Amino acid sequence: MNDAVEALRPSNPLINKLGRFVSLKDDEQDALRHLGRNARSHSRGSDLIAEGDEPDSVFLILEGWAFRYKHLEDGSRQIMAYLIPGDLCDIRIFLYEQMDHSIGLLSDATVVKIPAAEMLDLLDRYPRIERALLWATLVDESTLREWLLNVGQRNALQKISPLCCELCVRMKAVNLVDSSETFAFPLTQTELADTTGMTTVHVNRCLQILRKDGLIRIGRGKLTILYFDRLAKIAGFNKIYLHVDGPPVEQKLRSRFSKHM
Amino acid sequence: MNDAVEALRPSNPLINKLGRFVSLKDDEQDALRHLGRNARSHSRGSDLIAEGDEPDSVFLILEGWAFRYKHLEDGSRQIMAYLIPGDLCDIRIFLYEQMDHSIGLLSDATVVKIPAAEMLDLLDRYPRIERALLWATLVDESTLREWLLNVGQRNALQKISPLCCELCVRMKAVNLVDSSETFAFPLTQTELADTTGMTTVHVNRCLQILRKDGLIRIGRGKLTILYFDRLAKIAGFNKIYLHVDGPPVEQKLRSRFSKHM
DNA sequence: CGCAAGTTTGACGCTGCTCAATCACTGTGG
DNA sequence: CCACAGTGATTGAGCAGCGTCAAACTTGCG
Repeated sequence: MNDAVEALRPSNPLINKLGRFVSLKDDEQDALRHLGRNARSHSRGSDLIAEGDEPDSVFLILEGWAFRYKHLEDGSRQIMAYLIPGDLCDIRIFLYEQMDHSIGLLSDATVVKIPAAEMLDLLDRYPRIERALLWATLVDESTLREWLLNVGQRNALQKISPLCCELCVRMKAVNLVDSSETFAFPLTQTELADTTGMTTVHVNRCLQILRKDGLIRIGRGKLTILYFDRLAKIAGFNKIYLHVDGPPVEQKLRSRFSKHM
Repeated sequence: MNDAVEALRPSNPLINKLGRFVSLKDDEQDALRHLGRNARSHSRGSDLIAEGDEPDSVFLILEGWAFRYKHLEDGSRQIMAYLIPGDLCDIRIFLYEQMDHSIGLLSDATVVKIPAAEMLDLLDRYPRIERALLWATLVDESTLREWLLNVGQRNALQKISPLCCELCVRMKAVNLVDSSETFAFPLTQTELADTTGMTTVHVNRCLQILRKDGLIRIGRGKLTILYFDRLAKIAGFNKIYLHVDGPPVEQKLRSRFSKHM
């Protein structure tokens, strides 16, 4: 992918995402676009990094989906996050001596591997980008807490439906939901099961209920949410935890905060 | 609590904790001890901060236990972290406009409320403290992921036992486990239930098994782990996620890393 | 066409939940 | 010193939500 192609790209998902938190100036947008110059295609099923590896780079998803997961000795797997276009895996990932989880690809994907040094340079040069990225990290943490709440306290239907709501909201934030509330959804029922701590059989039965109730349409790698409000209601979904309105207005964030976010 | 008293205190749990990550110089130790000058007693059952509140300070636990939790409309509660002496709630907590969870006290506790400005000054002045604190934050995130794994994938016995192992390891790190492997454990079975996503009845039955098998002794606010290795084995507990050996050796951490951790 | 991956269905049963009662311990006031 | 209340632990009986196992079906693809 060369610079000419980049320039043509209507928008970069990272710019879409961070643009909601801070208004990015031209040079900042250029810097983000520039990150994509080393984008590479990876195929579905491969790991970007695996448990036990020593991390030295940060990954940025430009196209496709990745997910964070952990295996248990008995072969079971817990999925702990989905990364969609515009998402970075933890920007401090290279501080671990050893990964305690893996990051795999759910679909074919375009990913940028950003060496630690380059990432640090970017953060140093563009404090507003740094601020936005670190804010995004805080939101990721919130999301993890919400997942724990779902898995720990809710019944089967209420485990699946908030996930649909969340992913819809997040995909919207990067302009990847079309006018009919449909978006790419590469999870198989196996992934839904490993995310919610259920079996695929039971996931299947729950999806049938949601479909029968006319709330969603799912299949062929796409999800359509037919009645978001009704789904959100049975899901007990409240998007506060996504802090979608972004961090405090910039003025409130004295610049010294940024490096501590 | 005045400075004279502070000086007498044999050790401060925060110093114990951070001292495992970086070797603290005298002035750094003093700065940490100095934080405790405004310590206040709080009584069990009160919240340090509640969902919806606008945070403006960071809390440091000196004595007693706190916990992070979230309520659901139906009254159920998910506990998402325990904070023991030496733990700080998220040092970036004041960046949220609104808390999306609460922090409550499990026991009477001595807590320092550190205003954002003071916290930021400390981090600015002592980069090594900053580095250690931000490292601790990374570990907290790892822990949350491990909890999700436990709650999502494991059976009842395997949900409770790793929690015992984890808390033992963490209490040891701040010198709060005595020679007979006994430590303060103020959780009731209700809290164990709300942590693991089980009912108190079933928690009770599992504890009986662990007791009958001679693995633990629990009650009266104390927990004794009689055979750590055996318990860890049935728990599937692997302390890697606690990254107890701390961050990469300091040399490896170029100083510029610190402000981005 | 044939295989692989993913989805769906059915029968059955276990793990962990519900409801409700009882017990144990501690602190309090008379 | 005892009655009493409150909190937490324990027990039992019954049951349901979700898991297990296994087979069939559907879809996409080389």
